[in-house]
Amino acid sequence: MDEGRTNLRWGIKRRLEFIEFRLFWEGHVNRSDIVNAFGVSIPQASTDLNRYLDIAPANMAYDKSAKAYVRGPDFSPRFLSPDADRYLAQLRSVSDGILDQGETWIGQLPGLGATPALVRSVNPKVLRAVIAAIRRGEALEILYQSMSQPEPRWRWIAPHAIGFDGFRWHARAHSEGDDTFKDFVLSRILETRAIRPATADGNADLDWIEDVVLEIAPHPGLSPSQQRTIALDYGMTEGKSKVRVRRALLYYALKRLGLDTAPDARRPQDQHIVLINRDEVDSLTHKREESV
Amino acid sequence: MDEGRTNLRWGIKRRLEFIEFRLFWEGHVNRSDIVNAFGVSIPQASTDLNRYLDIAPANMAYDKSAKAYVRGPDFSPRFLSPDADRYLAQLRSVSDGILDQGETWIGQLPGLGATPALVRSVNPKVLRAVIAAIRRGEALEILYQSMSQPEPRWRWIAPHAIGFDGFRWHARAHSEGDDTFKDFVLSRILETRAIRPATADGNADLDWIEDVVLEIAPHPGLSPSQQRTIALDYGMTEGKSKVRVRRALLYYALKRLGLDTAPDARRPQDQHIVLINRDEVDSLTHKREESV
DNA sequence: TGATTCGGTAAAGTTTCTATACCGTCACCG
DNA sequence: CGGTGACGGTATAGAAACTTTACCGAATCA
Repeated sequence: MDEGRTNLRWGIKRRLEFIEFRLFWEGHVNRSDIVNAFGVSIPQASTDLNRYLDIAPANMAYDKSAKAYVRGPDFSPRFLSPDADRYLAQLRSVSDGILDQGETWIGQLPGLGATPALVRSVNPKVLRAVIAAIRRGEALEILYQSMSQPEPRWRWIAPHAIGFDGFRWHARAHSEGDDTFKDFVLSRILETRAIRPATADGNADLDWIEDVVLEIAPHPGLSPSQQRTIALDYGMTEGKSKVRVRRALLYYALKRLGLDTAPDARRPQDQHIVLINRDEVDSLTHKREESV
Repeated sequence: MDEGRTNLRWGIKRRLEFIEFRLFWEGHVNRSDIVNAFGVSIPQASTDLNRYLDIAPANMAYDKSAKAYVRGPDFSPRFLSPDADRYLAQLRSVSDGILDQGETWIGQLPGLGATPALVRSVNPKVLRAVIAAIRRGEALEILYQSMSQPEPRWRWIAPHAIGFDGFRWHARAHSEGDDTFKDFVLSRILETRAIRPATADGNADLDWIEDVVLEIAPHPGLSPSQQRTIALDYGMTEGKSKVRVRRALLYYALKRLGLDTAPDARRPQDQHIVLINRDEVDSLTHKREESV
């Protein structure tokens, strides 16, 4: 049933996807929408709309008084599967200033609010140098402002992965000075200099490779119905859910989930969730995992 | 100096941007890269590369032994400004399963790790209904699982904005039952039903419209050099930074920044930052702002 | 009523793109 | 050392996409 649709040219396929995106999310689409989004001519936009009608006649109908094509009652997408998380991720990028509205396909943005991101942005050339070192398996000399030393210092690292702790981005890297694997906060890398062949293999970074499973449950101090709501929020089945996290990120994951403080630091209705297998998890946290 | 570049067709411009993206981030680009990303023919990819060379001869040169075009030493982008935050946001989306690698322009993904997102995803049709109600200024009947009641219940809301608390997405809405503005967690909306004309004006939602300014500083329990590092992380000037947040999101912002607990709930080196103007902020928090 | 703004169509001409064919260079490998 | 494959390039013909221009109809609104 999908014959003919795969060998459309890339640009046309994008425009048909756009038509479908607008139909799903906004319920209507116009020639001028297509003209604005892609800079094609009006007759071309007409052609696209008719091409879409050819392919999926039930998905769209022209509404004379709305002066637009509207979504049909039996709309079923052919070019994309509507994804709320993706839509919301775009909203967030717009809110964070990462994307312009024009770069999304969202026609009319709803009012938006988000908790501020707060972190300093990463220098693109620094990021590029780190990514390149990872890709080529090289060691990289960086000017790094560490927590423990007052002045930034040049040091060699051999990065093998990129990590996100919920706030900041890290290079997961072998640190030459002390022969260990650590997290280097990307925004603390002020400059990069030389490169040389790798010094260590990322596969030796067991804290990165091995996982911990966190078992999460609603806070027992909540009423049964509150617990059920929390279970719904977190998609728990049988009152708990399991989350897999790299051991190296465990410290951050607990912090981000609010599970790093004493159980009574917050009221149950603020805390929401508890860690069931804390003993097991704690036994892995003897070594404090913090970025340098 | 940018003559002729604006009236290129949309698809061609995308491909030239792609060439530039790859040059900046990976340092090289190929005919086959373009063929794989856009499904064009090999001669077309040749044409594109030569067109790019025409426009920016200094940015690219063919390296015979690498069998690819490589970034020139004086590379200066013409079609996009390299943005690390955007690159990283894409990495995160890939890590969260929101994007496929093929949908990004990143050629070779670095190893990736992130703290898990953990929240249940939002139903696209529910989101669509909420967005539509916001756009059209309508009230919407929703089946909502609240914290306070054991069973989900049908209720009317008049949403006027979408909010993100760092974990979950909300509809900011006027609640008909009690004539107040509240946050409704989108994943707790199980179904939507009727719509009717708006009942309240979003402009009356003062907690949403009015802002609070949080003044953040490094934790005083840290050593001076540690404080300086934290100041760097958060882009602070003169030892502090100000963050503006909607009053309705204040509760979540404090929680997300780890500023919702007693000052001694964490060690300084775990806490990192403190809120300087807590008194001022607390005076606004007497009304506990939590989603229903 | 007339202007505007949607929608549509058609024809001619330009640009883009594919398919095909053929060539050159470099690195690798038997 | 020569063959092979994977890059790069070019040229041509023909198809497809797209623009420009022109003109039409229906609905809405002042």
